[in-house]
Parts: sequence; C-alpha cells; structure tokens
Amino acid sequence: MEKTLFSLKPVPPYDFELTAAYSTYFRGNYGTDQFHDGVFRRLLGVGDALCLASVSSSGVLDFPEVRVELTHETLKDEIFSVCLGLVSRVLGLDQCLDPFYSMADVDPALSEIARTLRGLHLPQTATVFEALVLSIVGQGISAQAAKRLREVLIQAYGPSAEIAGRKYYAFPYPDRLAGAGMNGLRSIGLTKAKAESVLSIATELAEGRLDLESLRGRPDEEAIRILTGIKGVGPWTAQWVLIRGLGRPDGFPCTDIALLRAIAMLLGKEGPVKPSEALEYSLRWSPYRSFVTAYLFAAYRMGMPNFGKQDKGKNLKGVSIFQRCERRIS
DNA sequence: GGCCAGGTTCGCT
DNA sequence: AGCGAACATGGC
Repeated sequence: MEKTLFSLKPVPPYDFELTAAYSTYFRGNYGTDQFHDGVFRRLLGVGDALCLASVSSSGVLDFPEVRVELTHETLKDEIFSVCLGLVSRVLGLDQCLDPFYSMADVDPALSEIARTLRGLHLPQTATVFEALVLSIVGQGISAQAAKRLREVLIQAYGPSAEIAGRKYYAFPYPDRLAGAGMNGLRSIGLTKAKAESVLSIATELAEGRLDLESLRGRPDEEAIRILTGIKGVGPWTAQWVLIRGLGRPDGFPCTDIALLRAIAMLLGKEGPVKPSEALEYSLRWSPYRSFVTAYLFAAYRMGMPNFGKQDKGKNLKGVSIFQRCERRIS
C-alpha cells in the first residue's frame, strides 16, 4: 500500500465538518462513507482498482482547503486525477452556494437555517447508478430501514479492502448486482419489485445497453423523463437522483413524507402539507430547491429548535453539531 | 402485534 | 383522475 497526498481548495464558504457529517446522515457511518475524528473516508472504485480516500480539513469556512490522502496499490498517475474528481464530487467541493444564499437571505422562512448551516455543500454519489440504486432501495420505508438495507447491499456486493486493520466497502459495480440475481437481491431484504428494478438496471448497465452517466449532459426534464421511464422509478426517485447523483441545483421530491413534514414545520402549519401545495410553494425557491431540500433535512436531523428530532441532535461523539453552528447566528 | 416509515406499480372505479 | 393493495424492513 502506498499513500499519496494532495490538497484541494473547495469553493467558499465550505464547512468540511458539516458537509462530511451530512454525507453520513449525521451518523458517523453510512453505507460507503465514514466520518470519525474529523476524517472523512470512502473507498473508491476506479477502473479495476480500489483507492481509499481519507479527507480532512486544513482550512477554514471562508478560506477552505482539504487534505486528501489516497491509499492505494501503486496507481498510475492519471488515476489520481480521477480519484480527486470523485472526492470533489462526493464532498461537493466545487459547488457555489452564493446564488442560493442570495435567495435564502431574503426569504423569512429560510434565512435562519441558511445562515446557521452556512458552508454546507451537497454531497453527491460517485456515480448516477449509485444514487439510483440507493434511492430505489429506500423507497417507502423508514430512514432507519433504508440505512440498514443499503448497508447490507453494499457489504454483500460491494468490493472491499482492508486497510490499517479496518475494512472498507466501495459501492457495488453493476455487474456484481446483476450477478446477484433475484435470489441474491431478495435475500438481503428487497421487495420483489425493488429487486426486479435494481436487477434490470444493473444488467442493462453491465451489458452496455443503458448509460446513466450520459444523463449528466441532459436537462433536468429530459433526465426525469428517462429516469421515470425505468420500471420502479417514480417521481420521488428521479428527483433524488437529480439531487444526489446529478448534482442539479433544483431537484424537489415533493412527495417525500419527511420533506413534507419539514415544510410543514418551516411554515408553521399544523396539519399535513400536500405534495401539490409544497410544489407550488417551492416555486419561489427555484432554481435552488436542491439546496433547500438538503438544508431542511440537515436542520431536521441536527435537531434545530422547532424543527423536530431534538433527541437526535446529539451526534459526533455526543456534541451537537448544531451547537457548533449555532454560534454563527448573530 | 399493529402501524407508520425519506414510494411505485397495478388493477379497479 | 383517483383510490387501495401489496410489498419487506425497523422502531415505537
């Protein structure tokens, strides 16, 4: 194993800790991602090689810099740039938040959350395939159940490497999931419908009959049309792929129950908010609705005041990350 | 044990 | 167009 060091400069403002914590859903471990003691780790599949990225902050909010350590078995030079590109994508280093903040600053409902979470970028998956599969797996079940199912899938079929006495998993390649077959996918707890959907996508991808990465070059509406044309992929899933996989700024999964709850709280509504109402209201946030969605989820998970989940606010070794961010409100 | 969770499809009216 | 059922799992 070799180690190679790099330094990258994210677009400011960039809160490394907050963004890395968000990528693990404020739980320290989530699927392929780990964030402990200020170090974010993720095993990356590059071609037929594996590379562990260990990332930590070496800057501050408005002058951000991250230190990237790549652990690998003698990689070719050109592979490094691929790895760094993936790190940048996964941690959202290149996103510019300024236009979103300009919009949020003058929105009474949003301004406090945006200020509190200033520097939170939107973590993305390494591939569109990954976002799609993770979303399908998480359909219609609780966040806890989704986390568990995703982890089982990754650990059962993802390539792994043991480094410094610790085991890491990369996200499964399409051919591995295709090879798992219905039996394999059912056995980890997917419904028949989800297993069929994942299997068909993985198979078509592995056989080169489907190219999800090419969605990056298409406009939102077209990407949605193509995605929802896939069996098992509805509007909710397509919007999350837009946000998590394609890094688009204006995704909005208006049928998401947790998002609807968050919006109800944001607007101080007692009863449930209907998807159509949420969608109509959200138009004022366009074209930055992906950021709104993520910031609402983050606020919810961090247990911001009047935002539910107070008990879950303590994470990262019992210290509420909210308490750290709270100091920003003047 | 029942019901709701970060939905989608299919088969009915 | 709109409604209900089935689907697997986790937590309360």
